[in-house]
Amino acid sequence: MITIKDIAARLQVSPSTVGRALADDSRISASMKQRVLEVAGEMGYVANRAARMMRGVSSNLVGLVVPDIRNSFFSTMAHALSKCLEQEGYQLTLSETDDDRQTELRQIRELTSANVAGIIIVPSAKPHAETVRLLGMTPHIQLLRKHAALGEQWFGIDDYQAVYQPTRHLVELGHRRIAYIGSLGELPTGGARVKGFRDALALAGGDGQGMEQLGAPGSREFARDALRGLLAQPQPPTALVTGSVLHTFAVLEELWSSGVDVPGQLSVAGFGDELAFRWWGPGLTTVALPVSELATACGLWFVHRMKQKSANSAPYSSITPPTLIVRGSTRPVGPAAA
Amino acid sequence: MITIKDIAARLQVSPSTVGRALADDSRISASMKQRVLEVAGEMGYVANRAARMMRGVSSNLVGLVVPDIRNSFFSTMAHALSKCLEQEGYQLTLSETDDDRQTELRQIRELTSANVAGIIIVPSAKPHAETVRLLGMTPHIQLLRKHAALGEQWFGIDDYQAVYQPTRHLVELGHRRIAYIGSLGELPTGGARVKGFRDALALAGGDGQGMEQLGAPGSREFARDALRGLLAQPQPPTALVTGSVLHTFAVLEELWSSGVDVPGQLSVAGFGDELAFRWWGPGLTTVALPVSELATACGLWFVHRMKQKSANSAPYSSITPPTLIVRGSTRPVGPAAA
DNA sequence: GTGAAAGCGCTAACAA
DNA sequence: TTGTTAGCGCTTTCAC
Repeated sequence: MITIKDIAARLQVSPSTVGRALADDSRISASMKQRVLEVAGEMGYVANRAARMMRGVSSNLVGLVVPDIRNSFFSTMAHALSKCLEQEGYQLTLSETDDDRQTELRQIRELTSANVAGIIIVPSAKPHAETVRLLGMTPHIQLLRKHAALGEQWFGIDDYQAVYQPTRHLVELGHRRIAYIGSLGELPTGGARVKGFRDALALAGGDGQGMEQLGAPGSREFARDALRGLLAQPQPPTALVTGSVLHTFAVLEELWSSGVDVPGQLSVAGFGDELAFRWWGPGLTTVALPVSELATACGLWFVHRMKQKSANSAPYSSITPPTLIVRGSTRPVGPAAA
Repeated sequence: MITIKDIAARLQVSPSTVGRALADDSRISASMKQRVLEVAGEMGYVANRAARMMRGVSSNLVGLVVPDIRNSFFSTMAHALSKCLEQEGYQLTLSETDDDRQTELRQIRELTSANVAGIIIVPSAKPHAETVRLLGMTPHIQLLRKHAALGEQWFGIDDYQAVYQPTRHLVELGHRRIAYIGSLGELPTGGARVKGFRDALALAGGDGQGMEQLGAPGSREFARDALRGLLAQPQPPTALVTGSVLHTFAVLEELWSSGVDVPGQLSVAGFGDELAFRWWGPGLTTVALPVSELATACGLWFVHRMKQKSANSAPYSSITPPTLIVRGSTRPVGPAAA
């Protein structure tokens, strides 16, 4: 392994001169820089990252912290970010939290100890105080979900609209008993989505009857059980809105396997725009969310922020709006169901 | 940032004692280890990787190199590996190649210069010579795809069976004009799959007529075009087998949007076991591949290999068999199509 | 402009 | 069983 000492010896100068020349320090003469660069190239010098990092310089690692990479939301983001950061010489590391605050803390600890240049995180519902502290010491950006405690740089979708739009669509179709299966309100996104649901339902006036089923964001089981419970009621809902991709998948699976007639018996509006939603039953009415674009914007911003060395954590939020896609799974409330 | 010195000071012992206790050195008394661990946890101590690496210990980074993380095959693997490696204190880094050998080389360069502990790679069709050389210097395991040049440690599925089984299934249903849409033979997996197709088709004797359409593994466009071409023929196939997840998705999409009658007009057998395959049209007959299990096995093996410090690159291959799942998209060849 | 020297946090030889 | 000490390769004062 060639070190700056080797180069220094070869050039009969001190190691610090070489180090400075390599760092393009303004105090070093152009000719010296020239010679150093030449010899370095010739000897096949490669900077020792570990040593550099020990001196406080952060690595080229960027930590991506998500609940579960198998969720297409997050793998799409990972892809977009990877593309974006790679161009600038950053390496993406992957950490999964399972939406568990302890796991999240462990991961953040790992990342900070690895001296990452920054962290892009989809935070859990209630990050640990220690997590907050550690993130405070590292440049970081929140993705999708936002916690005030974790700073003011955030890239997300308009969660409110993402549920408001499909719900309003159903209300306009005449539905009054509308169910919502989604994430708990303790998640900031969960809260906004529930609010979107309620506000849209309020458009129906006094007739509107919301049936909310809120559970863990990653739990398919919860969604299936919630759906069964709803359908078993004496006055089951005539329409259903889901508030997360995983819940949508679970609901589609359950509806499919239990043979519920959609939209005859139940109108359904999903969340996210998976390819398969198109061919599910009559085609699923759903909200498309520009996840890839969002992640790219986040990556660009991150790079931009890293370039200006000064600790920049100026508040910045980007909210991307969703798009309602109407397919066959929603239709006007029928006389039978009315 | 808490260092071993802080712990040492708190415990009134020397830093080396703490270091040794943390490293579970046999010379340290159990009670001391106990106390150190306790205080370390309490103070939120996190080892400084950079410092450790400088002492020659390789990093705790493991590079995962895949074509595209959005492919559920690969995100499933990333998840399983992450879980597996995290327990042993490893951090997974993500690199995408787009199945391009130049990109692959760049990524491998990055990883080796970052001193990764090892690399788990789904190699591209024809890795660059430099890639081969660099991988030779780093512990690595091939996943899914296998190149002789990249060593003898490999975890994969039985590609041959994965296509042989569905094809035989179709032959047994009486189909004779069977098409195959899959990856090019230049990929080792692609070759085995094509062979599986041909061998199964041979069971039909002289009547069997294979129609092979081979293209880039990641190209949806190719698969759609290939399907259109097949259906436009004067004597279109009565059955279709796909040889990769992405091609399967593309085919399902195309069949769905062009309104082809499955299985009336065409029997279809897919590749992989996506949740959505169940509810596509009449339910897709497909081969389930134990991707998660495969990745876990690979992760365990990696950890095992790392533990025994000696450079161990003894050949090891693990081949996991697929399972055919018969649903509604395949049926005996009808009189109209015969 | 350049050199000398002091560490960064950790591990590992050498002492005790 | 534990303490002392010397670096790993680099950056960064402080001298000159």
